[in-house]
Amino acid sequence: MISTRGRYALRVMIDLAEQGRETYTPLKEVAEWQRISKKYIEAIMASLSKAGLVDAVHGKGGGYRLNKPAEEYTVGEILRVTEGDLAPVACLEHGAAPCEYAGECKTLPVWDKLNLMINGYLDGITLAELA
Amino acid sequence: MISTRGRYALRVMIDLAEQGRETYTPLKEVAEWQRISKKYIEAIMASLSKAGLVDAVHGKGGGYRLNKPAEEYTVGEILRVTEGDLAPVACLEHGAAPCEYAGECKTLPVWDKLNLMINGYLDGITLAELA
DNA sequence: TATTTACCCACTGTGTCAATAGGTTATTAT
DNA sequence: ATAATAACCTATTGACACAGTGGGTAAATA
Repeated sequence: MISTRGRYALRVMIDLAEQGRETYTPLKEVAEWQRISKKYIEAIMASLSKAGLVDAVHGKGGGYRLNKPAEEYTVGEILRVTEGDLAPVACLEHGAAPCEYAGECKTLPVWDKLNLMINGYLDGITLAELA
Repeated sequence: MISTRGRYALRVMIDLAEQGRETYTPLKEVAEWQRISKKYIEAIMASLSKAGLVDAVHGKGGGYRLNKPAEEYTVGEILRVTEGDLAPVACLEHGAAPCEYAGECKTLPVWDKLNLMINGYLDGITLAELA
């Protein structure tokens, strides 16, 4: 299940895409447009900024801005940064302990394909298509 | 994310499918095969039993049994019973409050298609294929 | 009658989510 | 220089679900 964290991040990124790459957009505005607590968005943007997806400038006239053209962001990449992982089951999460019984597990192939499907679908959508 | 509840349920159902529809299989055995706490499985089976997916008999020689041929169970139906819902976002959950801004939401189509994909994929796999 | 098994209810520890709060640092407009 | 603006950082909170445990009751059979 994708939490508000990832869903908000996607909505904010769409907003930034619509503002263009010339101006910096302060969170105050984004928060109003999206009707999301500014404080909460701050925490989310910290992840996106740390991951290099957005560029930030302090002070008056500052704010956030996309780091590359909207066409080059995929929904999957944005969600993975904010959610940590998109794996549908714990044993497929990045950094999960290798399962001792993976070889004999009859359900693993189901989860494996589901995982590929989900990531593949979300990696096939760009920000530009949503803005 | 699919929790242990749903994953265990699926594994138990595969076990029951392998035992055939003639015999009743006690949870004691299933718990040992699957290395899962018997008590925990009890709670899961209660859901499956209440939903009519399995048949139960008390006492010596009793246990659980599939209610129909393994070909007629889909992975999706088993998971929906035990997990409650397979929706990837809260606003698409069964019984969720209708979103006031659904009409203008640019991300909703993404979640909608993802939801259809996930459910469609899991409804396309039968127990018989896994046993 | 004893044994086995499903069934029921309550409880608990752990962890994550979704925020909130209060402050500090950096940058710019005046 | 100073005030205003905005990102950044750390800590804390309440609510909730998950994963499992424990103890007992009811039903069926050997």
